[in-house]
Amino acid sequence: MQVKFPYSFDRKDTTISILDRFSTLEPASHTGTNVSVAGRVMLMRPQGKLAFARLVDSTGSIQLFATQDDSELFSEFSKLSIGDWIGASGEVITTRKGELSVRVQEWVLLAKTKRGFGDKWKGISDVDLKYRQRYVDLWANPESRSILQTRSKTIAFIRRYLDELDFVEVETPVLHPIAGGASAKPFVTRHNALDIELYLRIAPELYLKRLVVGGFEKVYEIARVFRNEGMSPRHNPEFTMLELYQAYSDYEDGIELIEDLISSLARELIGTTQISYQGRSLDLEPPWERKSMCELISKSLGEPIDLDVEYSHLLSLCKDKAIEVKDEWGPGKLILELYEKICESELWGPIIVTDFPQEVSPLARSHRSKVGFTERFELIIAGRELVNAFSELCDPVDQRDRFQAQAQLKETGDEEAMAVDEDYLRALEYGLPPTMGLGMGIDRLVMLIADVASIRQVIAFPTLRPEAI
RNA sequence: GCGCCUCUAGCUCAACGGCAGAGCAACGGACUCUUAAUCCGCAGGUUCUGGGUUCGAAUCCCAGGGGGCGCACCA
Repeated sequence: MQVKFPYSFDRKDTTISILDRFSTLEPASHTGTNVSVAGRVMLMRPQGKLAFARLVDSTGSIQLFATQDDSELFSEFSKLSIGDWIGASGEVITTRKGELSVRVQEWVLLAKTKRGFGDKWKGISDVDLKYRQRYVDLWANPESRSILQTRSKTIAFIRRYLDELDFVEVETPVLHPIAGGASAKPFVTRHNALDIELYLRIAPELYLKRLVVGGFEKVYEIARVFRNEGMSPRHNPEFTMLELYQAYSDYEDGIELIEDLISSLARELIGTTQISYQGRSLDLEPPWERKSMCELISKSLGEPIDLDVEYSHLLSLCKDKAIEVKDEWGPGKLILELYEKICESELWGPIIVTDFPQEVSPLARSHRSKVGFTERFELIIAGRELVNAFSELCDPVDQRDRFQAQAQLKETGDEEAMAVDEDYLRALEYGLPPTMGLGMGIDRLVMLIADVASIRQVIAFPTLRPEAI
């Protein structure tokens, strides 16, 4: 006797395990092996006193074969809709045409669907609909589910990799009294009992370095961060960053670590370091090309560019490139703008761009030999900034000066400039050892590994304008 | 925020100034080996919304809304 909508179902077998065990049967075989499977009916082909259904679970799918002779509930079975959840048990067989199937002896309806799952062949492709009703997209378009599985594997790999290097995974506050650690506009929220405004974090950086001060020599956090900025195929208002900090190390160590992490990840998930992204090839085998920011600009412009070039000349170069210059910008900012305007879009990578001007790197340690620069690098892969890292600024006096320069920018209207964080300065006064810090956009990394063009594809529920229902 | 494109049945799409259609899904039926099964039948619409032009608008124009892409900002 069939019970509808039971509270549980004893699923003993996944579809993939059945496929693995019985992949080489002749047509019209009987195995004598009984299995019980559960999942969603995604195709139903009733044929008189026979019915064929495709049962899909999270591991794959298998055909269900039912006949009137075997099952007193045959007629109900043959009326199942696409999308219904069922549990079924019976013998593993192959049909006359050789299709591996479960010959249904017993089955139970676990949940009924009242809505359609889109076009049988094309699924759903309306981008808005896909993300508003992700639960439909994930069934109708198996590729969508596969991409999220790749995301899960990527993050699991990163954890395994860092754990093996004795990194400690930590969690730091999401609600910040001062939004620091990056240049970005924060979301503002409010704590009623404390009667204060709080900011959703734009980066975990300053808290992680406090932990290094506190004695954690290798820490990381896989951190959801929030930036109140425009959206695009490469930007979601909330996204996930990996940030890691390693004491006694500098940015050269960071380059080595990230080269090994990303190339190992590609080997593990794709099977090779020779990958392609959106039709263009990428060689992720280390070592990667390294160029300083000024080298890149100099090459593009065909003249030597450095911080000792006359300010007025940098200004005229910016003007030539239609860069809107603000009065308070110094030469370092002009150099960064030139790089971003004329070099960055030409880079495909992987390439390590090193030595950013100090003026635009308020948390990075001054370069040991290049005056006015910092020991900072960004990693460009597939034309996108994937990693930002540096030898951390440890000197509380220097850090206070940098914060104050940022605070001045904020006063002149730069909404993304940093504020002075007195507690962070106090932490530095207790002593931060030489430390390498590195941040990586996880969503963009997954885009690269899964070879997809839009960040929304790698986020289960990307931010959308609320629907008027 | 600005520019360009787009919105038609539950889904995927046609019709592009002259009766709003197809395939799939749904619904009813036939069928004992299907593979996007096939066949018969039936039903399904504020053509995103509002205004305008026109004898006549899904189609042209204006405004608004949703979405996409590009620019800007960033990871």
